[in-house]
Amino acid sequence: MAELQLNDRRERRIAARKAQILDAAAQVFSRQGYERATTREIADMADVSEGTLYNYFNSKRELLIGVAKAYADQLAEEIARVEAEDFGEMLANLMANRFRTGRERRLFMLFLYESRHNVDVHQYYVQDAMHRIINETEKRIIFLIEQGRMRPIDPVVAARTLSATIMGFAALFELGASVEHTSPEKLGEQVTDIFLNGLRTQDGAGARARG
Amino acid sequence: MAELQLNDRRERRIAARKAQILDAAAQVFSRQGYERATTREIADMADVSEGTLYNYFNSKRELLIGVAKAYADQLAEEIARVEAEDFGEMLANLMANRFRTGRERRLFMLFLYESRHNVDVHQYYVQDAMHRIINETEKRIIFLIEQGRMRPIDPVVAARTLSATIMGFAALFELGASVEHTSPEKLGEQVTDIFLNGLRTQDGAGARARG
Amino acid sequence: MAELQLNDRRERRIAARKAQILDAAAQVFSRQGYERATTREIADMADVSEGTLYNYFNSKRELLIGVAKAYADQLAEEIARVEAEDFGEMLANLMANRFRTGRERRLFMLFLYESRHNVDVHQYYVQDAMHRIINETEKRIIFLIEQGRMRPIDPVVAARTLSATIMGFAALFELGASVEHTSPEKLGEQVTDIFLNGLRTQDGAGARARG
Amino acid sequence: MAELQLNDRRERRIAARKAQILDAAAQVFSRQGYERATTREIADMADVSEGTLYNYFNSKRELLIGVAKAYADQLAEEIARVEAEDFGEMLANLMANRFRTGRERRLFMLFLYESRHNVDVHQYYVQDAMHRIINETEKRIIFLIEQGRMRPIDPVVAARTLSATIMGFAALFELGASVEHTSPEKLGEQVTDIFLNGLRTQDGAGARARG
DNA sequence: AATGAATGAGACTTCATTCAT
DNA sequence: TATGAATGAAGTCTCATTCAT
Repeated sequence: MAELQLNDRRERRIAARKAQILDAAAQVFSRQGYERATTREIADMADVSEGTLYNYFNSKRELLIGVAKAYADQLAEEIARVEAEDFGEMLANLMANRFRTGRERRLFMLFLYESRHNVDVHQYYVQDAMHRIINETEKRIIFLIEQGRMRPIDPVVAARTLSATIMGFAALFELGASVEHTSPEKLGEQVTDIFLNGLRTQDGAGARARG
Repeated sequence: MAELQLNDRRERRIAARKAQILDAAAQVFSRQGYERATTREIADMADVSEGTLYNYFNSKRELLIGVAKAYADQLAEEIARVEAEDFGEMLANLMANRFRTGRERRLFMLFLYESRHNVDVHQYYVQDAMHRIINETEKRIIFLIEQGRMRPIDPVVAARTLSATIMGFAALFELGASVEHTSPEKLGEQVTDIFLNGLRTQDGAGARARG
Repeated sequence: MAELQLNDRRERRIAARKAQILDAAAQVFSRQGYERATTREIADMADVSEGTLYNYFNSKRELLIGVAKAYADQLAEEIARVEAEDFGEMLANLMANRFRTGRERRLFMLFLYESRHNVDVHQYYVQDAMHRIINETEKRIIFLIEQGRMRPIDPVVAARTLSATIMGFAALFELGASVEHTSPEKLGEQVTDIFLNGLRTQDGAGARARG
Repeated sequence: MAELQLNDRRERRIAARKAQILDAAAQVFSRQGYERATTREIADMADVSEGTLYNYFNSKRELLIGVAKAYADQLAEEIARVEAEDFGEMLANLMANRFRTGRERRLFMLFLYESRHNVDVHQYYVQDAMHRIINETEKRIIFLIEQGRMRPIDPVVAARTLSATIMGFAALFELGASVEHTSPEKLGEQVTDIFLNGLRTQDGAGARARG
């Protein structure tokens, strides 16, 4: 009994320490990038020694993977919560929720970049997280199409187009290349408008793509 | 006379060598990223010694800037050539021309990432190249609106939405997360369709965004 | 308590290691000169790895500055100890104490040379150490003049002449260009004799400088 | 005939080019020191290419030796010219003539330093030049002693003491540690005074070294 | 004879990782 | 379990020297 409790406490302490280190790593990685970040910086930020880092993770690389995994998990949770009866709301949710803070955008870009250099990051970030979002979006689009509230456009393409746009905006924001004269909310509405009036069922019969 | 020819030849040789080195650098950087790339790899790829690298560029960093500059210049040329009487054509051009090859997409992602860490890359890539594309797109959208062939949507927003989408698709492609069951041409058409039927003037009066 | 002891021991270990490295650096620098010395040699001489060097000093340059600082400190201590009631003793002290060993003479020449190339060395060596010696000498000469035991010669000039002679002898020794047929003690006496019979009050009224 | 003239012209051209390069080398070496000087700098200063340097000298090291040789030769000439009937004049000549310009002082310090690292420089500078000066001084002191115008002090010691002082002053000047409130002429007189009233025969019988 | 681009050895420095305390 | 000093591999960059033109 007492032993179980002890083990429990110990495990919780270990988990807490791991989280503390991962949080520090996420901060440093997102700011500096993986290669430029040093284990010394991460240790300082986590307020532990470099040696301790290696008691919880086998290598700097595993730290990155840990951050990616945590990010993917968090994403999964959020996606599960997204309500999307309404398309506009779904898009707004995706845009707003995803890249609200600079840190989130920077992490996004970090993984985008590191995916190409680290197969584990690719696994957790691209396969698990990104595809999950895309597939979820796809399902909702299929639902809306079935409901007759959206034109019968290929849902695979539609979902990817939406995702691409959201990702692109994250990058534009991060590079300081976005729209400054509009509020994020207004921007969300406008983008939704652009998409909607092409994605949903058209009344106007003549509304065909011809430019 | 003979001297002039000599100087001419010399200058051409220097320019050629510089281009040869930049090309090697672009390849290595695009594959490995800036930090992971080594000057030895670049030298090997360029088939010169490491010392020679430094006869033409003062540092590894300047090599990256050189690649960014060349990329931005090439982009500027291509943009100038884009014909865009027709919106669909313009979008197809932007999508197809930009990220045709893997190398181009990788360079794009390299600069996207390095912009955050190198003020010169940000200058050449984000300020010069990216903003140039966005502004050009904006002008064309304004033109189409004036012609009555497009809904009067804020051109700033519209241009950025298009750019974000294109950038996002580049990333999706590069991560192997795109649509495999569709040909690039078909994909281009579909994306154009999605955008068009929201950006152009709507006949159907009732077609408002409500989800 | 135990912690304090631990910190104490740690600090002493660090100080010892630093001293060990500085000593090695002093040896290598004094033998090879700053530019010719390599960090590898210094590390080998200190019996540590090159990396360890950089745990204690930020650069090769700071290693040199460290040596200069230590040298200046040591000099200051010695100067404070020089007894100079008697002029002959003072001169003998200055000559003998300063450049007794080859290593000290070589360090002296190293700093003499490096002062022109390194502003910090100039600071520590010329400003702190050398000027301190000269000023101290000046004070003692003034004292002897006041006591009527020395001719009223400009103490600024006299102190610098003495210093110049001592420095010059150090160089002559180091270059193997000095007097081999005389013992150091005998030499000291003779030089003192030369100086004395010009610096102290002259009884012989006719003894004026004319050659 | 014509051929001889041609050879003559050719040889003179070569000598001139060599001198031009040596002069540049002297400037750069005296400013930067041997190790810090680059062949590129020397070539630029001499207004020739780096390749040309190697047509006239086999290595950077030989450039230094060449400069040392030229310096020693120049010194020999000057020494031959020094008139020294009068001791004061001799000393003044030695002090003033030798280290008039900053460049000469810097060269002096360069050779002082490099003698320890380069056996050829040691040969030309220490053996040839410095010992020549010292020996010449010795001879003149012997002469003055024989004339009864100087006390019978060991001429070996006396000559070295004078040389040491002069060298020391050169260093003090170069380090900006000398006397600013006195003109060079006045300084020379004062130093002469100090030396004289110890080196020449003393009338005052009681004037013995006792401190 | 002059040029200067090319070379590559070797220097300084960084930093992930280890391990004795 | 935590620490942080020690390590050494590896990276960037410099520069004396060579050699084809």
